[in-house]
Amino acid sequence: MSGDNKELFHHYESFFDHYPFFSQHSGGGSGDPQGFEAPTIPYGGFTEYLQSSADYGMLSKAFDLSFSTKEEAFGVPALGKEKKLESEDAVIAGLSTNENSSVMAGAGVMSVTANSSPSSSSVEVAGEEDYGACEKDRKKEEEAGEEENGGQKDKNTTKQKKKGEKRQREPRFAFMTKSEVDHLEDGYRWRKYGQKAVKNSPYPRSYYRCTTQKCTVKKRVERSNQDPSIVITTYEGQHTHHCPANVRGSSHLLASQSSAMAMPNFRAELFGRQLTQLGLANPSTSSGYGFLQNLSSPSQQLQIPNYGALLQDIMPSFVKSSQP
DNA sequence: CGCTTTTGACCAGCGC
DNA sequence: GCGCTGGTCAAAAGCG
Repeated sequence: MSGDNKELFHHYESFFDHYPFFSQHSGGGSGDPQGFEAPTIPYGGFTEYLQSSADYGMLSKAFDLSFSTKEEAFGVPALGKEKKLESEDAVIAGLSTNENSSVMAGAGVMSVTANSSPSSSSVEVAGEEDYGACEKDRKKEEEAGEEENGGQKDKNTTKQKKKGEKRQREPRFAFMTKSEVDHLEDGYRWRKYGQKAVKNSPYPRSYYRCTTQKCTVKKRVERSNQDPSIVITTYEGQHTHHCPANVRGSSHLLASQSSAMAMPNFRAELFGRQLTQLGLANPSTSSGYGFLQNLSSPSQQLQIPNYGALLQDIMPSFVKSSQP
């Protein structure tokens, strides 16, 4: 996997080239052969910048992937018959050293199309033009059909709508997480709506949907065939609401994590270790953690001390700017 | 009782 | 056209 790590690293380099605020030490510290320094993320963390950037195409270039497949990007071999990484997909790989819980790490590659333009509700707009609209229309129709037919859903109608429109997906973001639990708590509430066996893998893939009304975000959770301790979570879509961390079932989460979160630079350490595992950072030097220290600075702290916050740090774009 | 999970069926897309 | 696979639906079961 070391070779793959290098791959990831190279893409990081590429990213730094395009985004100077992610400064990169030319020489690096002793013991920091790869020369990473704390990136100067303007605000809101890594992807907030990405989200706010006016040029996602540029980002796409920055992360112009040589990975031809998700497996390659992850550094894990075939997980079923996944084909090419779609252009709008983003892959963020991470590994947690936590024993039984879920931590995400930000390290990896991204490729986002202009569909994900940073203008408000950008992804939603993109979605409304294609797959998102298709699904929304279906839902509306179904709801209308329920009213009209007394709960009887007209399958044919919805299917006809689907025909002729090539189904397109919203941008997807994948995380690799080392965890014993499959479904990682990220602060949002999810309802499982399906599970499928994955080809060439003894581990099934689970499908979840955000339970919040009108939020169409979905996620897939599967275990790596090669390393069962690694959970691959793929998010699709953009949350249209705040992270409901205070909802039922979150209190225990907060409690269970409070000790860890109380640690200074908790996330920095985690991320640092994760990056280290990925060969992206060197824990023996401060610069190795530099990338993460920024994330754990007070101004970067999010209001919700859980993994949802982590997710939002990594991908704040999941939380729409315009809140109800 | 309301919500979530399970699970078999169904459909669309793709490759051969 | 056919078979395979990923993704989704929806009824039933489970749970608090």
